[in-house]
Amino acid sequence: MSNSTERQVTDADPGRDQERGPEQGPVRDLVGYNLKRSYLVVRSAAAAALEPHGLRVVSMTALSLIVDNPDIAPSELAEALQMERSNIVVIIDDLETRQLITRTRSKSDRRRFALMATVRGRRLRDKATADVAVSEDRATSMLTAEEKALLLDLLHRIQGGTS
Amino acid sequence: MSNSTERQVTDADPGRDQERGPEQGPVRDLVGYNLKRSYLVVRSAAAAALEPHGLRVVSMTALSLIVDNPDIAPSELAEALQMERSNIVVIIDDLETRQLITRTRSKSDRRRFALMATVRGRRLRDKATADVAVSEDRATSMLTAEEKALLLDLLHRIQGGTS
DNA sequence: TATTGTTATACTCTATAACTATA
DNA sequence: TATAGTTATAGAGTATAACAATA
Repeated sequence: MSNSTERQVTDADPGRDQERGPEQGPVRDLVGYNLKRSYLVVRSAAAAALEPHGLRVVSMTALSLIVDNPDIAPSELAEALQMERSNIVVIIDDLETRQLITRTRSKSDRRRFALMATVRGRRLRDKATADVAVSEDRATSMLTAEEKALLLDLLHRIQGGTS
Repeated sequence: MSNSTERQVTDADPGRDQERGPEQGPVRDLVGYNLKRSYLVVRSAAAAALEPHGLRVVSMTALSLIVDNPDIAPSELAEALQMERSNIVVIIDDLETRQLITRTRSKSDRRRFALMATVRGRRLRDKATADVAVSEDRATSMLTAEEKALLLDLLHRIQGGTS
């Protein structure tokens, strides 16, 4: 801190402010670049909020979709979460082991499973999503409620495709 | 389409529209959930635009930062890209092997490397960022220019912290 | 002692292939 | 023949630990 030989720029390093980080240049105007960086900010806040519940972001999302879609099949869940069927298995296993969901064979098509949240699963989902919402409000506290609603609308439209 | 045995809901599956996907419930209002899904849409478009240039998203970003910050050090680059020093090495190796950047020892601190883009690197950066911008414009064609600028502003503010 | 670049390694996330049981 | 769930495995992406050179 109080060093007599203050750190100086003796090399070729003109105009780059060490406090505010390097120049970002054209990438600062790329949507993808900023979506990722914003996502990392919000995600770390959400992960911290979920950790006390023993949930990861993906398992919380899966649980929430199961709550809102009783008897959904694992393959449908995988498609909704945009991941492979094979990777959803371990997530479902974990949720079932913790008695947050039940996994029963479909009567009409015995290849499929029907997933359903237990009462405990529903309660955990409600608490977890509320906690994540609070953590997101903190992470986006520089936006007004109107701006946040507008952001969600813009993001929904990007996901919707060229409509 | 014109099937006499129309697909019906014979199991317990009330009200879920198979065309539009399952109900998303509360997670649809979570910023993080929508940031990630939007990012996946835009990222795949960007990756496709970069593939002909032999660049991945991360290496294009690294190259761009090196172009705009001559003599930046690998550790500074890692911090700017929010990744570990150890993981930046292979990216720099690749860019140097392809003669897009040079890596020379700093004279003032011989522990550090000074990274600088070559003419070829600068040209590739310019072409690659332009191509990515075009791919992003296609992926976000449902937004007006004003909405896209607003989106960038909102995302910048989220990254800026609680200011 | 601390820091930079580096290597090795582990851990997570995601993707592919193959199997089974059912259709 | 095709599909749902599953397992095993491979490939990315990311994180930690330790080391040599330098400060």
